Amino acid sequence: MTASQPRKRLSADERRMSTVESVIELAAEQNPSEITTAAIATRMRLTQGALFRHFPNKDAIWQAVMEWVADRLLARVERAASGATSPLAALEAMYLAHIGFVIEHPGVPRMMFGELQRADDTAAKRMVQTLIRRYGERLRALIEDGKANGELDPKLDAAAAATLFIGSIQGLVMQALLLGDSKQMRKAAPAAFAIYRRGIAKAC
Amino acid sequence: MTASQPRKRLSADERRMSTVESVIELAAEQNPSEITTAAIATRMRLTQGALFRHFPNKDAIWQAVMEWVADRLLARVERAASGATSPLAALEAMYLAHIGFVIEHPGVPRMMFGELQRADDTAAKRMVQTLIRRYGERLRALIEDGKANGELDPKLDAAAAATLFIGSIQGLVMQALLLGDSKQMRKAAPAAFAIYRRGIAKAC
DNA sequence: TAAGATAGCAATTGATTACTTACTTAATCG
DNA sequence: CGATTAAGTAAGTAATCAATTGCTATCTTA
Repeated sequence: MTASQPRKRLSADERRMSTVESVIELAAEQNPSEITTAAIATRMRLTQGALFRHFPNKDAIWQAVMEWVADRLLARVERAASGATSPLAALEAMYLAHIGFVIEHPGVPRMMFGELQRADDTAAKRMVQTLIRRYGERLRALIEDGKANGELDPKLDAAAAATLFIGSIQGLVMQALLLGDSKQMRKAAPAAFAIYRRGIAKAC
Repeated sequence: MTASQPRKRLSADERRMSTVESVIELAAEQNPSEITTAAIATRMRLTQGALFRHFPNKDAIWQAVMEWVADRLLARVERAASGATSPLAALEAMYLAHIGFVIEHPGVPRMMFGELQRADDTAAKRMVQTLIRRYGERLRALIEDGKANGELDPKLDAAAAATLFIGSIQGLVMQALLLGDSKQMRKAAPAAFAIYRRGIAKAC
């Protein structure tokens, strides 16, 4: 057992990427705040101490993870929006893209929420804060476009609509946690967005 | 300093209540998952070991806290609903009552979310699961009433609407975390509910 | 190919944590 | 009032965790 094939020797960059992947995987399986450096190392087939050749401390690991999340999530959501033909279509595309990302990486929204409520001011927490702020700004801009465009209710409160957009996703995540099944979000998402769309669309 | 007036000697029941209150207070100030038994004891002006005269272990403390939350939140929300004159009015009253509860106890939604994602199967986690399930059932029943009543869209997906209701609150909580200000939820809530109401109300 | 740089290991450290134990003090009540 | 019970303290324990250290093995390159 533990045949332990000749231990691979990777570059620091490769190890850092591998670390991030391992954390993302572990977060899908357990409470992110309970992920230890030992667990990360085991998943990577590395000793615990070796992790600190590549990161100065644990918070730096979380920072790298949240950078990865911010880059990928924003890129994916932006790409979805750019293919849409109207602000409202872009919102829907973003919504579904976000849900798709969360289904692939179910630990991500939990990690983000967990970081957000840290009492101390860590680099990872700041990364999450700016991610959500940028996301919110993008949503509000799209919503204003939709109002100007005539698709959305001209009296709509853009800030509230952006908060509700994010909250709606958070609601689906909670439902997934409750059912212990992330994949059902794919089916549930359209119905949730349909209600949201009616809430923001121009009165009929 | 620490004049330490003659240490009060309380009954076990009183201590258990005091413990729950202390945890609720601490959760408003810091990450609930980082609350130690030492911190709880200090807040209660008690030694750490004395806590275990009243609870067999830490999980029992969390269980008591979540029982307190379930009782008070459901009662408050139910009372708000019972004073309403229609299903839709009841939903709005529940929404605002829930927000009021969260403003008074900002740590509560964070504690619930944190418990929900625990990997192991603790009593506290089960308590949160049943709380959310009961809450969801109540919402769905009200929504069906509203459909029968003609207030709500007859083609509305009640399950999705219930999820969105909860998610909307979660969105406000995230916004409060981001801004570091729970009280602004009171102002933001009506706008969020207005969008939600348009999403579920009968087409005009 | 020799030398320097770097990735990894095994073992350890100091801090923190939930929980226990031995003893003390205050309340209760026959 | 005196004995019993229950609440509290102070000190300690074992386990766990992030981070360090001294050394080895492997890659890179001059």
